[in-house]
Amino acid sequence: MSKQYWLMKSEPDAYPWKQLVREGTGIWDGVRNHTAKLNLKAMQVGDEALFYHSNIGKECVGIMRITETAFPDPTADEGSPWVVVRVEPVRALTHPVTLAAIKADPKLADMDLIRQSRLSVGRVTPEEWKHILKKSETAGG
DNA sequence: GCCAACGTTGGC
DNA sequence: GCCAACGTTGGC
Repeated sequence: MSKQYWLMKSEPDAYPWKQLVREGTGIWDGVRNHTAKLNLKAMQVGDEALFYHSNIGKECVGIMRITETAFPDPTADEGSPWVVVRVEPVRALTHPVTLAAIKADPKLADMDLIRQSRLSVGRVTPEEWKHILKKSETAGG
């Protein structure tokens, strides 16, 4: 399968981008939504994901790479369906891409992030991915 | 199986 | 702090 792209949300209070960079690797735990879980299970090693800061910041701040496919979430009860993937930071975006900038861009209006605002792990199409990365090269989107 | 009540997420 | 969206729970 060709490379897939994702967007994963974290509240910076709980788990900020800086922490992932500092630690060099991390597992994406705590997902308790079935749609998000299906997305985690669809991830392949080498897929890339945007790290999005929800609540505080409300912006995409960096790029991660999936390094290990889904396995049971160690923070969940045994026998539960919840899974995690392992990720590592690739690089920070040159400039963060804010939710406001994404909403204001017709090319990005159909993103999971916009259409289903509570979904913490969403798909990003290759077109959306390219477009967001391009926006991140210029301040203010 | 339906639906009201309730809890959580996350933007504003 | 409020509210919309959405998921879950429990009574019937």
